[in-house]
Amino acid sequence: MPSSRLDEIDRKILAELQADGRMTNVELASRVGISAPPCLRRVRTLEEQGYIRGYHADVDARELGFEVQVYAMVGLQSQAEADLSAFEERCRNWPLVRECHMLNGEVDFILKCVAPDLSTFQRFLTEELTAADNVGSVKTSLVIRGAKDEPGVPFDVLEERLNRSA
Amino acid sequence: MPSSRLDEIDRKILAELQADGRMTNVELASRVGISAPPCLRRVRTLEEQGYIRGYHADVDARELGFEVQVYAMVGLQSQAEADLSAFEERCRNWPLVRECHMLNGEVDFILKCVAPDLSTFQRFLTEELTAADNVGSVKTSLVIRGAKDEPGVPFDVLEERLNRSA
DNA sequence: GTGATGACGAAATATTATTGCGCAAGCTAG
DNA sequence: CTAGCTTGCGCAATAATATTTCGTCATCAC
Repeated sequence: MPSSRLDEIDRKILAELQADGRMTNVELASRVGISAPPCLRRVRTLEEQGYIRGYHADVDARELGFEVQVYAMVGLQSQAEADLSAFEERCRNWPLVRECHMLNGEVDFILKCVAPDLSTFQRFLTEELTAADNVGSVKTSLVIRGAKDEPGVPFDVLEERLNRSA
Repeated sequence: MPSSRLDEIDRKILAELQADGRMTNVELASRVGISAPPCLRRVRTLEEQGYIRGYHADVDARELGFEVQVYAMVGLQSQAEADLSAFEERCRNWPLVRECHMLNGEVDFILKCVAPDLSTFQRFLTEELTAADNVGSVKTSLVIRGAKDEPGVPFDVLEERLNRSA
């Protein structure tokens, strides 16, 4: 089992690759202040240890014709673990559902959905989601516009925190 | 102005890079069935035209100590455009807020937040978010667990749709 | 001390990215 | 129908990167 705690260089690597996942290893190495070979070794290790789950191009959904984005709040009738899992599995199989998170509070799940147009979404909503087994309530909200969309880790907060405890 | 409609190869490129943003151009070219140089030219064009907004490593926030993820539903007191914009700008400056989307319906905004622990989030919630100018109501829900998290475009749906209209 | 361990970096090699052409297909005007 | 233009492909050469190899140094346990 690897010791696995990260040093400052590892954190810099993660921050840089989160900001630009296609940066060359040479550029990355120079930014974090070491030479290319150890830098690449660190990246591989971070990938293997799961700190980096993958790399993805950020594709503009609207440009591709997915004009509609919706958040759906879903309440189930039964919250037994088997029923929760079953619903999660169904979400994984619905391509229009891009995210599904289980929440505490009045609502059981929040879903982020996309669709080419409203009628496609409405059809999905009425024929699939609302109609699905064990689904009690569904409340949807259209996304009017996005103001910030930077999933990931706020590395500046992380560094502050480490400096304080140091 | 570029003609800008995408052909099947472009869509395949986008799908592949969305799935693996660090794929080499050689590998990508072979997957989409053309040679490397035109493939690279297409990628550059897609970037320039905004179909690809960027590339990002998907970093595991929990592994880095951000144990808490929260959705916050925010209602404002005034929905005048200037006030909406002001709130959005504030969200962009809060590092714990990773996403901010304006919604229709009862709630004005949904925010996705992360924090190292509950007390850090509570402090942010009470001292920053709830206390901010023009903020009326805030309801928060902790993410218990994530079941699906694949932001992006469902290219299979897109292809189906194009085949139908063809 | 001294041998084991881990990580670095220079140098060599293997892969990729990128550039520079030439060619062919599709279009258009005459 | 055909010259001339446009667009996009791919080969081949070149420039950059990635990756491997290996020698060195610091640390640490004994």
